[in-house]
Amino acid sequence: MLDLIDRKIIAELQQDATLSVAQLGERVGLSATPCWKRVQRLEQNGVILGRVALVAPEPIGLGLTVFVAIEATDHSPAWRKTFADNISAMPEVMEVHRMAGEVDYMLRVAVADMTAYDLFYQRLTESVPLKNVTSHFAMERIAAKTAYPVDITNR
Amino acid sequence: MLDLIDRKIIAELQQDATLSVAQLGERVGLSATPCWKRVQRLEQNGVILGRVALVAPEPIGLGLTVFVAIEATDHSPAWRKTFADNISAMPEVMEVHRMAGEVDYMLRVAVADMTAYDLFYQRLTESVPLKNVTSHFAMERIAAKTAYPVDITNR
DNA sequence: GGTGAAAATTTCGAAGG
DNA sequence: CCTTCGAAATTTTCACC
Repeated sequence: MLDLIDRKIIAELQQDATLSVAQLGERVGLSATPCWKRVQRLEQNGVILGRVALVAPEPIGLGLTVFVAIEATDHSPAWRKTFADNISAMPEVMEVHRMAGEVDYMLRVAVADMTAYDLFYQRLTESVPLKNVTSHFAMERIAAKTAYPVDITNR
Repeated sequence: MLDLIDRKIIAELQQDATLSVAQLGERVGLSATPCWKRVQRLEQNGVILGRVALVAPEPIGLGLTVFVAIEATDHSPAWRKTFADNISAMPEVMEVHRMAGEVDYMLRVAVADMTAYDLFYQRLTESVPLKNVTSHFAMERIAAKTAYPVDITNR
């Protein structure tokens, strides 16, 4: 499905999406046209989801990251749907995962500061009944990347 | 520092980095040239960090997300440095945060499956002495975005 | 998968309000 | 700080090998 060259293309484009197909082809050992065709296919197959600009959170005033562990009150499909809809609509929520184990949901939230987090927290707890909410505050972002590793070892 | 138009530019480019300056200018109410200058400035000031392709984890065989909560054995700068260096070098680690509270570090890890996670876990626990490691497994990714909200409310 | 080339777009500076 | 103009440089994309 995804051969070595596809993986190389993905690796490059995850690092720099401004590469032209000519430059990209050069790096993966292909001329422009077949390279372009592969990129097209990867986009149409939903492997490449899009190209976006990555922005530093601090300059835009969103330097505080909080991980929020949530336990649900009930475990019905209806509750889950309501929760998912509500939570997804909140702008400060960057990630939502349904978890295995004690914690039912894990969120990653980006806010300006504690005051902003408290406002979020209040909206969160008002929107859906929750059994337990535990907030874990990040002091320092040591590393963060969007590029998945595509080494041959990952097959 | 960042006026309303800059914020609009950031919002657009976080959604779609393939926009030409002409299209971008149209959306934010500017002609191409000043729009281009603003984008240049945002890039030079480190607000825009780069443009990347976003890839779906499943097709490349990295469908399992794990949050790893770590407690450190000691809290010296030397330990932290060693830990940061080691952890940052591991390809499956997507995010590393130093935390406040009980948990000292929170990681987000992307792996193929449980087998791959176990291999990671072993490498992790071998690399640096750790007091406690708790793995939280994601069953379903309900939402994930890279675009920070840049509403006026975020100031 | 590769070549070549036409067509379309984009970048970025000049001139001016 | 913005606008329009414009030309050079790239890039996309296609027909054909």
